[in-house]
Amino acid sequence: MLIKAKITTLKNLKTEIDRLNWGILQCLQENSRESFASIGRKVGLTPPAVAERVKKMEDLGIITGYFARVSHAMAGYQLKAIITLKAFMGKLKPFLEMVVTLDEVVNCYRITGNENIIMEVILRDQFHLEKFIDKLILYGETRTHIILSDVVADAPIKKRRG
Amino acid sequence: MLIKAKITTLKNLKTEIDRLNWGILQCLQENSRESFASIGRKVGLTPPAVAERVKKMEDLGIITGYFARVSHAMAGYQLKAIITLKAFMGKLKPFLEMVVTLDEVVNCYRITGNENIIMEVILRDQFHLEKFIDKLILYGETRTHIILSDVVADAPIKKRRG
DNA sequence: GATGAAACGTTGTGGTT
DNA sequence: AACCACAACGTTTCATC
Repeated sequence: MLIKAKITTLKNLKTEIDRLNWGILQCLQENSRESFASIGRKVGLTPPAVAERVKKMEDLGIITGYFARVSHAMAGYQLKAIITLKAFMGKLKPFLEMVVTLDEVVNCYRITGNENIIMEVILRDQFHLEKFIDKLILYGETRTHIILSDVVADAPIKKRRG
Repeated sequence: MLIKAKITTLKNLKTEIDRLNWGILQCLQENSRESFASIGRKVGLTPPAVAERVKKMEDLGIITGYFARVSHAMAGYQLKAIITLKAFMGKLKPFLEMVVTLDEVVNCYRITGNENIIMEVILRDQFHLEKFIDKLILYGETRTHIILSDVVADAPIKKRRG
């Protein structure tokens, strides 16, 4: 039964999320502090059933964490910026080790294209930005874009169509 | 006492976050489902005191929400990309209205510089990416960078150094 | 998955500094 | 104004089916 085994494996890899789990995910993406009892009432399950499904989704890596979002501005960071970096020869690896230590970096990705790195950073003011860029220019050529406003911010993931 | 009034106003605007609240924020940024009782044990407060402080931080807009993070790949989106858009004349406003309806867009910012918009998007595969870009080119000139890996992902905000 | 009971957490009142 | 103590209520977590 090689074919059947293969199908099972593919199913496991794809980890299909059923209708009820999408309901649970929708709730938790909107408010991760909602109780399992309250979610259960919405999706039509008892609290232990919700708890079990959530635990399974955590174990499978579907749910990767629960976090509170803190206002940057309220925490004293009035400026947000996108900075790209084109690393100098031999400087990408040292940069990758250094960047994880920087409090200002909220997100950092390796990307394809002319630049190697794109970062989302939070800063107190323009003086802070200037000092921050001074650190980066040891590793590569930077380009800075100030964020003027958020159009979409951490939108929840929806069931893919198809 | 105009001066004193002004100082009070500035203090309110800055909404200073004390040591205990930073402790609470650190907990909730790591695991927003942690109970107030458990947080209280860590920071040295009773559950009602934690609840009261959290409520106040929500009301002040310091805490802006609680969210579960869902794995893009596990939800069927195998590709992540950064796309910038340089809007055609008169096409920025229509774009801003349209972009909030797109399921693929996780984050979208208005930025300074040659491009007007930068987006973080999730996609099923390269065919999905192709179809997605086709929608954008009605509004402006795009540049696409595939995300190869996450170096820093949604890092918690830390107390700014005075 | 459901049920029911025990452990745990949350929330409101009242009292202290 | 911020916190604690206590009690009522809701939630989670087991066992069992």
